[in-house]
Amino acid sequence: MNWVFIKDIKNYDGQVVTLKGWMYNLRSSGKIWFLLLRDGTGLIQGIVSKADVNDAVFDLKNILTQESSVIVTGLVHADKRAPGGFELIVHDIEIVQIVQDYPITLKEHGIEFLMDNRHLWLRSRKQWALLRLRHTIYYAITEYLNQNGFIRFDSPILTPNACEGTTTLFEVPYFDLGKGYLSQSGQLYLEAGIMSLGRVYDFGPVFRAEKSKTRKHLTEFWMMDAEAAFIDHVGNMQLQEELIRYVIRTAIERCEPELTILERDIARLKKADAPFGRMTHREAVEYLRKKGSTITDKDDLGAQDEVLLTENSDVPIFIEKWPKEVKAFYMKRDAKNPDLVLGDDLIAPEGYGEIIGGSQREDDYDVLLARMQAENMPLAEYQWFLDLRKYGTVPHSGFGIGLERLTAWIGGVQHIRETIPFPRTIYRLRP
RNA sequence: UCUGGAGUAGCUCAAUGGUGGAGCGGGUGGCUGUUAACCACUAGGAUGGGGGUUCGAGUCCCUCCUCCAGAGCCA
Repeated sequence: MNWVFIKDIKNYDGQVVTLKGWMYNLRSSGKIWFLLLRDGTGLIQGIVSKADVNDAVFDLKNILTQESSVIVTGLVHADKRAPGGFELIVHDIEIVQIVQDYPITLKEHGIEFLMDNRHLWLRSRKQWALLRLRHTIYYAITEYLNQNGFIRFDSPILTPNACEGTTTLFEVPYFDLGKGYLSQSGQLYLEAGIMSLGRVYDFGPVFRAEKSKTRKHLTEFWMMDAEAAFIDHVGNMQLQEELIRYVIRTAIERCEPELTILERDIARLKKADAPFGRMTHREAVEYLRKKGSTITDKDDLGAQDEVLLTENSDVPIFIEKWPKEVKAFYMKRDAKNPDLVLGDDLIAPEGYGEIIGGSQREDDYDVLLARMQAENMPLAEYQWFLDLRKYGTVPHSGFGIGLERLTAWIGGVQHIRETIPFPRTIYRLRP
């Protein structure tokens, strides 16, 4: 038996091979029938002709059903009529299991039904493509970081308190120590990591107990945080831009079939691999007010503002130098204007919203302490964080990328919930 | 939490206040190049729960539940 994967089938033209997988669909036409087989690596059409096989194999058309698992042997053969260019002239089919009543048909379904059957929906073509794209994006991010001197540094998921006192945390009982919380970002720990390793990143699940209910939010999502010593605000944005452009290029290069299945406008995506836009928060506010927004120079961007800002842009846009009131305590003040902090948000085009949040960090002990006191933070819990400014402080910067938002934008899908295998939202904890 | 919308066959949807239908999926049969194949036949229903109006309610009213879209917060 010469077991091969469908993705490699072009290398076996004219040879007899064995494929192992699942029935995606079956079409019958009397003395000939067609099976669409998937094996995780791709999809191929098999032809079963009464002239080529014995009756026992031919009659399987009467019992094979969608998602039945099978082992198929046949001759690989190039044919223009076949989707993918190659098809399999079937010689033999070994049944692993005949499926009864698979719930998801090839017709349209509602989102509630699909989410209830997420464990099966994952097998559908679009979901398959999206999960492969997610994998490639995940891989490209770490590939870029590894090539640029970043060391993977796994920050803890169970933490004693909020990283940024603003958002709501999931609470868990923690033995005799009271309550623990699920991390909403590993960033503060990364700041400790760079003082040892210079450049570090983490990549893992983070948790937000906010009752957000939009196509851009999940309660559990995967975030990559990177942090680098001796990198300032400008260098930080440069790093983010290079990384995102690398991811775009890699996705287009390695995932063209997946992007095609997703009906992504690849030409438009290619245009995003160009110098990103840059505006200060103040410039953005002026621009938005001219367009009719009610935003003020003390406000964060609303969803409509993000759309207005990027509607005429092919590339993502950095919004930098934010009023300190709307950003986290650890961001460094702008030396030229103490009301501003050296933070940057990267807004994706086409209405996908913020895909990166980053900043240069406050590295002065006294300034940071004053800022934390002003926000009534529990100083004892953060003494270790203040220590980093006491023992060899250096200018440093970092940023976080939301994997699902980035995948949603690059894949061109409307809702973030399809970009993670099992999404968690306020109203969905299962399957 | 707020605003808007929707719950009818396993799924996706129809049905002027007057006998609840179709497509897909299931079953049976037909077809040698199908592309979410097609054709014929067939089985399949407390119309989300409760209450009300009416001779009569899937349809109108009240209420509860569930889901969807958007907002705020954020990645």
